[in-house]
Amino acid sequence: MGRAVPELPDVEGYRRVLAEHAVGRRVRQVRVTDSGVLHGVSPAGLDRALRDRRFTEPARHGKWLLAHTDGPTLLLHFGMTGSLHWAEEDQPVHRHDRVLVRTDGGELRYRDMRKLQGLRLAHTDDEVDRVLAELGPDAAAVDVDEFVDRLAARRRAAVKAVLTDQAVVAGLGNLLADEILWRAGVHPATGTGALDRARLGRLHREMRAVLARAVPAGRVPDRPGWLTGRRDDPTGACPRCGGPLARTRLAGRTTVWCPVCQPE
DNA sequence: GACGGTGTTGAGTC
DNA sequence: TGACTCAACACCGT
Repeated sequence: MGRAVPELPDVEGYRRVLAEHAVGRRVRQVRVTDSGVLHGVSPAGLDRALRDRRFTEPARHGKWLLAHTDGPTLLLHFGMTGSLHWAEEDQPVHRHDRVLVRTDGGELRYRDMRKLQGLRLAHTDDEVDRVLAELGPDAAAVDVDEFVDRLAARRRAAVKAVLTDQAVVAGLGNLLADEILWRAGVHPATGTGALDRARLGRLHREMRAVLARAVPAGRVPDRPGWLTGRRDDPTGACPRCGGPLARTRLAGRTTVWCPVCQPE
């Protein structure tokens, strides 16, 4: 665990860490071992804001985790390498544990090797909204009509780039986008304008299906029959047709697809 | 020891 | 408008 790049299902898993362990607990102390992960707040300010506050039901939007309390809200983003762990205080601290939130019954640990994103603090609902302002609807919640409308509005762009654009729908990363496109039989470089409503609807259906399986697992599973898991094998074969997979760089990311199942 | 690859996000350029 | 590069960062394999 903690290996995969965090996408919506992973962050949902971290939300469950909060929901199962932190809700109802009172913050005793916040320790920051690397202030490079804090944005807009100092280590002392974070401790001051959260100390004696009680965690309430957490939420998630896209790849953002919202750790609500009976005071301010801590917003966490996991970048490429972040994770969230619940530990007993005497458990050894990992070298990449950057923020430790000690409560009256265990410790919440924000771990991140590369500090590409990090933590923000919001004192009001308005401040929370401001952080999330540029995001589209959550990928696990958006209905088919809105999904189709939002993709269709970006008709000239490659569908892979649109799916991973957090302003269109929030939560999909590189692995999920490739998995969804592969399942839907859509070539990743296709302009969304070239996709009719039926194809866009198919993308929505596959997105929901992939998320329905990945969210309970807390990750994009690399089980047989999924594209994920074959993608790191240079001689990987398509789980559907057995043919060789293709790989290229699209929108700045490694993109894997099947030339047979996903024709141009 | 240097370098390229890894992929999220935002800034900047064409 | 979209495609592109770079920079942030740390680690790994070559």
